[in-house]
Amino acid sequence: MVRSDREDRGRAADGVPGRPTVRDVAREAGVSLATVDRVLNDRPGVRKVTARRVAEAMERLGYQRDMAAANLSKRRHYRLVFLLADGTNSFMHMLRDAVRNTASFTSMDRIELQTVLVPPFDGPALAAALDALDPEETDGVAVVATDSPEVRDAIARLAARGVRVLTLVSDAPTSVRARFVGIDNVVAGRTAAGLLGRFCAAPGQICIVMGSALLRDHVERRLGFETVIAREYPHLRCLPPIEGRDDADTVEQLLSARLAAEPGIVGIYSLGAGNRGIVRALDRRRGDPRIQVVVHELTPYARGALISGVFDAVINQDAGHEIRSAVRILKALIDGRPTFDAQESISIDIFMRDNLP
Amino acid sequence: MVRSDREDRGRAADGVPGRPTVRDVAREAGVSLATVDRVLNDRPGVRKVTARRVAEAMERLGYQRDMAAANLSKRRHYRLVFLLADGTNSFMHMLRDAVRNTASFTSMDRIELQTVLVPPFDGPALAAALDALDPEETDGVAVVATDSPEVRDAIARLAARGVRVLTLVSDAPTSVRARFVGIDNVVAGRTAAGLLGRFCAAPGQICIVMGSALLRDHVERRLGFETVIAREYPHLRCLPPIEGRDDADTVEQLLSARLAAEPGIVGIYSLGAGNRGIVRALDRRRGDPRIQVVVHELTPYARGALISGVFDAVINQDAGHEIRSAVRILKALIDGRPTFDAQESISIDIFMRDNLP
DNA sequence: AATATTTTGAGTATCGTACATCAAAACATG
DNA sequence: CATGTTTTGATGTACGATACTCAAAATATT
Repeated sequence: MVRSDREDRGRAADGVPGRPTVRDVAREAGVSLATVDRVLNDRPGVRKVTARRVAEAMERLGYQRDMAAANLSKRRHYRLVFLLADGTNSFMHMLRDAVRNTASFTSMDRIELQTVLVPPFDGPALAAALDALDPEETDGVAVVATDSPEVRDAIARLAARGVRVLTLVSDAPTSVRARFVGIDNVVAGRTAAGLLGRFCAAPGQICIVMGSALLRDHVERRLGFETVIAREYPHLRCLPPIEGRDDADTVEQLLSARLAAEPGIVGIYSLGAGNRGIVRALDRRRGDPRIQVVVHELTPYARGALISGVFDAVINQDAGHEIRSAVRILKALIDGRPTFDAQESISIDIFMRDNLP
Repeated sequence: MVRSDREDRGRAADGVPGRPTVRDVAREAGVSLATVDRVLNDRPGVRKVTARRVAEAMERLGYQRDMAAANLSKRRHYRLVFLLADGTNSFMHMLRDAVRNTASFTSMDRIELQTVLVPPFDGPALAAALDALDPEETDGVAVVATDSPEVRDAIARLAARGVRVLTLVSDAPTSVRARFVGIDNVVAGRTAAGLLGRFCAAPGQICIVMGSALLRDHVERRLGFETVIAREYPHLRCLPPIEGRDDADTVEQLLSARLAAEPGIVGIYSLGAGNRGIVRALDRRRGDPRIQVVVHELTPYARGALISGVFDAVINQDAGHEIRSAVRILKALIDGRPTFDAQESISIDIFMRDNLP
C-alpha cells in the first residue's frame, strides 16, 4: 500500500543519470560548444538558423542551465539596493532589520544588499535618491514607492538604463516597475472591515486614521475598508479620515480632538503608522464604553497593545517575507528566469491576542 | 538626508574585493591546499594542532565555504523523501501538490524530491515505510508523523544511519527528529477559540470534531481550544469531541446524530479533515438558528464554504511554505549549516471571507 | 640509529559554465 | 574567381571547491 513518485526530472544522458550539459546540447545540435555558448549568452556571430537548431536541441533534451556553475564562472555578484523610508515608522525599521538579516544569508549566494534611507512622504527626495543610484553598480532596486510623477519618471530612467526595479509595500502602478511585492491593500482594508464589523455589535461611528493620501497603500486600504463597512455593516458609519502623517504625536492630537467631538465612535481603524498616538489618545478617555481597535503592522508596540487588550486585531504583512521575496524576484529578473509566483504572494496576516507569534 | 549602508561583509583579499577562498586560508595558515581541504571535509591524516591552525586562519579571514562551488565539484545531489498520508484528506493532497511544485524549482539546486504515500492513522505502516527507505540513497526525510512508539523507533533507526529526519505538520516530540516543521497546534486551537468565542454571542454548546486522538496535532489543537473556551468564554461549553477519522461520511453521520441529540449547539470547531461532512450535516438542519463554524485548512472546498457563508473562519497553514521550509532545513542539516530560523517559522493564518487569497 | 607510521605538500583532473583567441570554413559581393 | 565578411570550430584558462595520487617530511616505535 505504499506508493512512491519521483519528482525530479531525472534524465539519463550517457551512463550517468545527471542533467544534460552544454556538451550534450552541442552534440545533439551538431555544433561546437563555442556555438552553444554564443547562443546561450546571446553573443554575436550566430546565424538564426543555427541558433534555432541549438534552441531546439535544448528543448529536446530539456536542458536547464546550471546557474550555480554559471555564476561561479562569471564571478557574478548581484548588487541590490533597497530604498526605504527614514523616520520613526516602526514598520520601516522592521524592513531595515529584515534587510540586514537577509543580507547575512544571501551573501553566500553572491547577493549584496544595500539600504538607502530617504525622507518619508517626499516624492522629489525619493526621485533624487533613485537618480543618484549608479546603474553601473546596481543590478536591482526595490523601492517603497511614493505614488508621484517624479518617482514614476525616476523609475523609468533607471529601468531604461538596465536596472531591474520593483516596488515594495506601497506600489506605483502606473510606473514601469517590473513588479510589486506586498499585500493587496484593498483586500487588507476589506479584512479590517470584516473584523471590525463583527467586533462592533452596537451601532455607531468608525474613525479611520491614515498617514497620507500620497501613499497608495493607505488610499487602497481606506477604499477597501469603507466599501465593506458601507455594504455589509449598515449599523456602522465611517467618519472622514484623520491624516496623522504616520507620526504618533500628530495622531494623538488629532484623534483626541475627534474623540471629544464625536461621542458616538465605537471603532477605530488605523491603517498607517503612529500606533503609540492611538493608545495615548484612548488612554485619556478611560471609563467610556470600550472602543474596538484594528491597526496595521505587528510592531513590538502593537504586540503589547494586543496583549493588554487595547488593540483587538492587527493586520500584518511579514517584513521578512517581503524582503526575501523581493530578493528572489530581483535575482530571477536579473537572470532572466521565471519566478515561482506561488511562493511570492505575500499573505495578509491577522493577529489577535491568541495567535501572536 | 540620504543615508546608505552596505550590508555585505565585503572583505578585501588581494587586489580584488572577493571573499577569501581556500587558497587564502592555506596561505594564512601556512599549509597546503590539500591540508585545508582535509580539514574542511574532515578527512583523516591531519594532526589536531594543524587542524587548529587552519581553523584559526579561517576564523581570522572570515572564510565561508562556497557551497555552490563545493556542490558543483562534488556533484552532490540532495535526495529528500516526503512521507505523506494517502487517502482523501484534501490537505494531504495540497502537500503533495506543493512537493511536486517545489520539485520543479529545486531541481536547479541539485535537490531531488520524492513522495511516499502511506495509509493514514497507521503507526505500524508508517514505521514500515520509514524502514523501507534505503539510507544509502536518502539524505533527508520529512514525515507527517503518527505519534506512536513504532514510528519513534523507526525514526531513531533512520537517524542512526545518517539520514536527517524532521517531522512535518504533525510532530512526534519524543522522537529524535532534528526538527518539527509546522504550526504550533496548541496556539492554533487557542486562536480558533478566540474567534469562535467572539463570534458566538449567545450562550450554548460547542461541538469539536477531530480526526483521531493518535494525531498529535489534533490533540494539541483540542487542548488549546478547550483551555481558552473554559477560561475566557464561560458562556460556552465544549461537548466531548467527535472522532471522524478525517472522513467526510463518518463526520456527517456522527455530527448529524450529535446535532439531533444536542439542540443547544451554537458553534462547531472542526480541527481535522472531512469538511464536506460538516457542510452536509449542517445542510440537513436548515432553519435552525445559525451555527458558527471554524475549521482548519483552506482547501478549495473550505474556500467555497467560506464564500457561501457556511464557514465563518478557516485556520490555515500554508502547505507550500511548509514544504519549502522543510527542504531548506533538510538541506542546511545535510550541509551542516545553521538554519535561518526567522524564515522557517510557519505562521497560523486566519482566513475569513474578506481576505481569501 | 634504523625502520615504520603518520602527516603534509605538490600536482592534477573534475564539475558546468563563461569568455577570449585564432584559425578554418561558409557565405556574400563585386 | 578573387576577395572580403560573417559564421563556426578548436582550444585553453578561469571560477572555487573536491578528491585523488605520489613523494617528501615529520613523527613514533623498536
